[in-house]
Amino acid sequence: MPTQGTDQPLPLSVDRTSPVPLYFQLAQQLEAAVEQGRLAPGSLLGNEIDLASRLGLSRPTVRQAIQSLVDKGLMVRRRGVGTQVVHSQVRRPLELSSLYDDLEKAGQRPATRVLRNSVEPATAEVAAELGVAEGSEVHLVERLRSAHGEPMALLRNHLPAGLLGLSTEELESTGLYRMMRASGITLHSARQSVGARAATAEEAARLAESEGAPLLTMGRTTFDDTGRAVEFGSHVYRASRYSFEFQLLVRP
Amino acid sequence: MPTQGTDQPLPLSVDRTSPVPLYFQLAQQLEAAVEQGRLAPGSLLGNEIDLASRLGLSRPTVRQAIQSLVDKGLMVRRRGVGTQVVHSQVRRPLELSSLYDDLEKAGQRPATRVLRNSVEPATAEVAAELGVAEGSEVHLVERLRSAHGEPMALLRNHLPAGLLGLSTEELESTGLYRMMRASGITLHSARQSVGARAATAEEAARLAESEGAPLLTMGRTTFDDTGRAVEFGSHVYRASRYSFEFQLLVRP
DNA sequence: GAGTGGTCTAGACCACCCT
DNA sequence: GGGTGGTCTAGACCACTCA
Repeated sequence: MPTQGTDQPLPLSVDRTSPVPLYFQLAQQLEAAVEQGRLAPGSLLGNEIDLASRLGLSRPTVRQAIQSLVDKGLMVRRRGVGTQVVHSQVRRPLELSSLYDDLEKAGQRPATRVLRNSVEPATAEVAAELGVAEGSEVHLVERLRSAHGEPMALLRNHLPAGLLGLSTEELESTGLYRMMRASGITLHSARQSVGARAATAEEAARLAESEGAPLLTMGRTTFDDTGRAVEFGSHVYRASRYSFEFQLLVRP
Repeated sequence: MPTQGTDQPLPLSVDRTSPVPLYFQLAQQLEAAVEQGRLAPGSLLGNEIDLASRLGLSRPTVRQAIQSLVDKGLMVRRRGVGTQVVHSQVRRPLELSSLYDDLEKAGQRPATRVLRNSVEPATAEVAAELGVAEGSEVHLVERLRSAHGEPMALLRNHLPAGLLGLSTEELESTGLYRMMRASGITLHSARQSVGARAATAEEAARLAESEGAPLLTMGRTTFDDTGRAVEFGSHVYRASRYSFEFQLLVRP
């Protein structure tokens, strides 16, 4: 039988004067309790009706809080049983992350050298991916991303012309996604393809690998919340120095 | 201004005698309307209160239906504006899929040859991944997966002993995930790592590649809904014949 | 100011699980 | 049969957007 939390009823409370939604306050407190181990993995949360009356909330509000944690993979509901804290490691269910942010989070100091920053006519492939006319003008940005002075990846991005100001200075000091978000673009979804291939002589030279060395490839088309394609990237990473790590949840 | 759907108010209805939840019926109909183009990308859905009264439902029920579509990335809500159908391609936000299912869905006929199906003492790495004691018994399964007679991947899986019956016949006729689901295991989440490396001589021979050819590698630990690790896989794919494709949504 | 989604309430009945 | 989550109702007020 799973442990109950009844030993110490877990100090929960909500502040009705706060602008933060009540369900969100509760969800935050529960998540913090899980992270700090005050809600043990496998333990039952206690039924929703009691929880609601204890907090002076309605049951739908409590359900909304719990549901958000279930969606994160942090808890599991079982009809007739109760809501349990999931055992073990669940972190992020995969974000639309940028290499820049990944490196920075890992404590590595990302550096970027812009190899090319120009406007070109769209090739057939780029036009199809971005949903613009073939031959229309698109931005082309090529960057070499390094960490600790070691080259990590060659990044090649196409963007619709005029979507965004793309100064070389800014491109060298931050990531592309940050620039897009900062200029008011709401990222919504992306189609990604991850594969591998052997390095060409030119790629090998840029990345300090040998010709034929295995490279990790990633193609990505990113859409904003109106469904417009805002970026098409074709990137290659040194397989010896980089891999994609992610957590994913089974859709219920 | 976005198109309104008022030209043809979209035939929606719910069946209260059905065991299918009302919100789910509505969500299905809306999703079908989007897929069939009867709800144009970018069009507004019409406000929730009208929709509810038109269907004889309460607003929370209608909201629940719409919310499920927002979670799928099919629609976007804007306060003060309305709910819009997202433009363009959004399919699945990445499932915990198996190579077997992927190949079958793509119309390729997957075939499996079991190279090894044994019980072994857990190495330190396997023990750590599966959360069992080092040296305790674990299943080891090695398979060669082909499509159209061409080898595609070498699959190496470790499973806790006694979790599941693993007959070689069954392993050759279906996928591992199907076998797990069929025996009552509820998959919940997985940690994955995708990289690349050069093929060893042995791998090259098995996969009809040359030694040193680039291979796509995938490591995965899968957990059930109690948080128990149910599988640890170390797989290599021919980069010339396989890549990972997926769609992902930005968490709001 | 009118219209929209965001949040919240106080109930209700049902389906499922366990013993 | 007792307890749980799953679904549903008919309202309410607020925050935001846009004209």
